[in-house]
Amino acid sequence: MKYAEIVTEIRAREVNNVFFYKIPEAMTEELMTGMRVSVPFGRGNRITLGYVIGISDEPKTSAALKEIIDIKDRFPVFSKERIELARWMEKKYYCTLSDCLQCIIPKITGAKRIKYVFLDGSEDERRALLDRNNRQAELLRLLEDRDGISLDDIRKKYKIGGSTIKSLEKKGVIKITGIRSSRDAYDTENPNSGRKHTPTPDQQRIIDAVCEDLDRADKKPFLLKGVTGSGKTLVYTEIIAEVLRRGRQAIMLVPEISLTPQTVQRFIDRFGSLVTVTHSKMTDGERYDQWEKARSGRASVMIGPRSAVFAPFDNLGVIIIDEEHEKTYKSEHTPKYDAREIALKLKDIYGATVVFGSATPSIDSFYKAKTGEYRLLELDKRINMKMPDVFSVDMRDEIALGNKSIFSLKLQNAIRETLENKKQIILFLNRRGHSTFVSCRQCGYVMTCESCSVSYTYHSHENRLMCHYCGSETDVPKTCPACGSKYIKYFGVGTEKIEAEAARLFPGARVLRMDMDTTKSRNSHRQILSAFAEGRADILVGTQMIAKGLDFPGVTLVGIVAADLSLNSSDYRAMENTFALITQVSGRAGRADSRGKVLIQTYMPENYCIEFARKNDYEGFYREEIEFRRQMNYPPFSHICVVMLVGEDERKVISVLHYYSTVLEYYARGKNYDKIGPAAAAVSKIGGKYRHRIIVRGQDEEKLRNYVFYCLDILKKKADMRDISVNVTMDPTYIP
DNA sequence: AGCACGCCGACT
DNA sequence: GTCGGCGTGCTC
Repeated sequence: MKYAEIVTEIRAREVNNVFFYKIPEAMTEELMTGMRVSVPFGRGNRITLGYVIGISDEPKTSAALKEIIDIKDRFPVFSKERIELARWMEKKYYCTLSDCLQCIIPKITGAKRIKYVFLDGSEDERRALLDRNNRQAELLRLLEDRDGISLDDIRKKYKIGGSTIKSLEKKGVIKITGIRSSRDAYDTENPNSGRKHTPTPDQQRIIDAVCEDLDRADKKPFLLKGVTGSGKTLVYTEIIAEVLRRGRQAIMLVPEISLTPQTVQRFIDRFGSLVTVTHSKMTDGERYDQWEKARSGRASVMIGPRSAVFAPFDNLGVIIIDEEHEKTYKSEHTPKYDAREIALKLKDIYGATVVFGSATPSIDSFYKAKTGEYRLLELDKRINMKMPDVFSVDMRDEIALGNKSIFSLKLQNAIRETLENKKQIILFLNRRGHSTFVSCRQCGYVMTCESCSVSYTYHSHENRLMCHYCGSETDVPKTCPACGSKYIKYFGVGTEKIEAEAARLFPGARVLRMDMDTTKSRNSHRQILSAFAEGRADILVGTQMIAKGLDFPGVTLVGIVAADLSLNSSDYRAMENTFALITQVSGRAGRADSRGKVLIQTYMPENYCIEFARKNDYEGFYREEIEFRRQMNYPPFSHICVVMLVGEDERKVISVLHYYSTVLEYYARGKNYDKIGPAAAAVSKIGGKYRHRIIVRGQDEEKLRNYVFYCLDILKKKADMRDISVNVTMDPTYIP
């Protein structure tokens, strides 16, 4: 008798255990580790999905064992290595094994089947109907020349109805069969076999350095620091080509937003149908097909955002993470994994080479490169491109001049001049909506979402107030809900206001806006970008999503409307984020022949972040910033762990968190941990649930994690945790 | 998580 | 008497 070690799909800490089940005799041949099965579970023996994470001869329990009901898969959906990865994630990210397993594989939908019509029966039978002049005969004639036609084509292309098909089927002269079909969102079968790019000596030097590493046993990750336009993509494709030549596979991670058709096309042109692409707007079925294409060996290169790091390759040669500094590589949902950390773990499991790339590496990564943990590679020359001229505009001077507009006179003049030269303009503001808060001028009351502790943002297109946290909407009140006065005023600027102001100040200009509100549908993203690329608009207003990877040769002016926005956030990473953002947005200006111009509007032009960004001096910024981190004992010199408790009963949340704080104190045992808080989270209420957090800081990440988690286990034993959920984030991208 | 079990009040 | 309310505890 053999026994299966099974984890149920239930994502609750209470059942985050391995359960043993008997394997029925008839299943012993078929059942393998990594398959999904259905099992009876709990007192009611309700049928539950389970993952087989091991098979053994001995059940390591004295409990009475139940039997597996049936097997869901024909092949294992998890390799042993993936199960090892999931177990590692479970410990690292403080979640259940089920959370991790489900995160690693896509929703398994099975392949789509398309119905095809084929000829059937004898030729004589068909001839008897052929001779006639009707729809049935027409369809038979069509089928004579072809090897099957899809039902969909018959209806739409040849306009032959279902009744015609049905009666022919009844007569036995045609048959309808479902054929497996892969939902390929990108056409990888027809690459453009255009000109081959030859690497420059600089690029070749980097390609060689990485490829030399492929066979080495002790691998160190690479950090490729390459300015915008220095040709990082060619370096990536050549490295991947070498990996494929050695019969191994490659994962290419990019931030969702740079997953543009142009980027993807470059990989398709190079590797054709060996490429598989995933992105967040795909349906479950499409995503499953891409995963299956990789698992079955039909694809060897997976391109996608964060989740693509889980591509099911078993001979992984390289993982490349472009725009390494991007926040999107860290998941905000359970498990709160970081794709960069997963990549490093895969390096250990598969002996894969890891390449991090960025024009503005994260301070953490650059510090690791400086201290020898990563190997630094640099590409500092732009190919066929000039750096733009960057100026900062002191907005305090504008106020002194009596200009209350959101556009400085310098920016207005530059826009006017650019429009006259028939060139294009990008205006960047990292905040959507029209006005960021609405308040009463008489009593100062601010319109606030009832279930979240944030002010409503006014959206002019809908003429409604919207909560950016829970998504709730409400009408703008005509009178103040607090004092009844009629003096309701709009404050704070978002992209909608910029769009409206640009249209007002420059009446002839055609203005486009790109932000979360205008890109909700599946193709809107592409539509806006191609409209701008084809010159159907003069000004593009947008948030983050226009900052990266876009190449518009017509753009010669970039205006950063409010650089201070991200600078003033209460986050220790504020400078780092702002520097990267300004550098990226600036990179949109003057890519081809004409020299571009960038104007940074700020109230603090002397701030070192703005100053170094203006001079395009990453090293200078790094030296200043790393000194600040060292003095403040912020990462990379320490690690920060945020424990947040969330619940509807605020008093209970606070009292449990205070208790947790005393547990932390008790078990610190003189070790060097410091606490900040307990305190209300930056947004203290979301969706009717109160959020309070405590920050714990320590030198060693592993020790800090063990300490925080151990104290949480104590808390769960000692305190009443019903209706309170725990949320833990290690080195968060922002402090909640 | 989700379900059975069990121990209380108020209904045909 | 018994129906159903939810608090408690267990799940191979």
